Amino acid sequence: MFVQMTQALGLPRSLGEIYGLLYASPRPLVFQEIVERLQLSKGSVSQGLRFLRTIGAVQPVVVPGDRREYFEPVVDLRYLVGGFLRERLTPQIEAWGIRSQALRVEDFAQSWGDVPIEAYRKVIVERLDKLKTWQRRAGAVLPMIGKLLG
Amino acid sequence: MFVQMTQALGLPRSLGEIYGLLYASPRPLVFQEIVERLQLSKGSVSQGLRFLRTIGAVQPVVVPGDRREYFEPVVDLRYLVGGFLRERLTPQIEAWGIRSQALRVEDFAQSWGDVPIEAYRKVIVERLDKLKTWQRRAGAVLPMIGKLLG
DNA sequence: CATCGAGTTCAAATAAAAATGAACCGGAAA
DNA sequence: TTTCCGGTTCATTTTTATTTGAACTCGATG
Repeated sequence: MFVQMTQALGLPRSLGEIYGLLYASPRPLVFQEIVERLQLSKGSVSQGLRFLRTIGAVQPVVVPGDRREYFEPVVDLRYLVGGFLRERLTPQIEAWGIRSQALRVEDFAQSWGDVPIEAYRKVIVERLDKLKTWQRRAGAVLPMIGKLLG
Repeated sequence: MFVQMTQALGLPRSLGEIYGLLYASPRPLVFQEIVERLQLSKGSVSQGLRFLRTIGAVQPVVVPGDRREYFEPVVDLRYLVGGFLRERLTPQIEAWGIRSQALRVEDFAQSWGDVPIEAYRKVIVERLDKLKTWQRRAGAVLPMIGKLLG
């Protein structure tokens, strides 16, 4: 199930495998155990855990007297989704904002055959505005999604 | 910008190119013009347009006396996002619901070393419940996102 | 201070996804 | 009825993304 979800979100399947394993485990797992149970390379698990940590899907757990790192899943949906949006979508939206502000009508001077330049200019102005509106709304709505799930 | 967005959503770049071209065009475009301007194969454009139509990102326009199909972008963000969620995420969420209902505690009998079976059973029951909760909430929230953008 | 264990990095190999293009379909025009 | 046009399908090729694994870092341990 978690693998399918990562696929739907355009993420590598190993992320789904790792998260799923932790989700089904009654106790935190160490790096090495994840490698063995999933038959993945150390590299994949290392990178996978790093990503899962940055989006807040997985938490390190310290076990006193053991220098290995333990991991457990974060099972708070709000937090999880929030992390994903924050890491993957919000940066995009922001980059969008910057780029759309920078676009000028003059940049769109290419030929569209029979369409007179003034008519084209009008369409472009409208669409650029729309783009900025989108960016604003998306920026406002994304943070709300997490709260709706809470 | 549209290409970047499709990448962030895990969709092929050609979708972004096609949508972006239509977005920058002051008039509807025919299939052939899309192929030429983007230097894509007919196959790619055909499939790309099909997908864009199913999520409602693009609309066919009929021009009387011309048997070719014309396309224009749907610039209503609400509709666009709604289509994407409906086509890509909602089916996943539903499949999830079905699978999580079918899961039984007994399916999780494998060994976790020192963890006593009763303790494990307890964790699994909790987590399966959580999964069902997630599924319900996601089902409730997804349709609202479109409205928030409206 | 050499060695070991735990984990990271990154170039190379592999697997997966997307694009291509040739064969095809169906309707309109010749 | 045959040809042509506009478009679709799908096996193959190409591109891109992911995984691997060997070399490495870093701190603890003998």
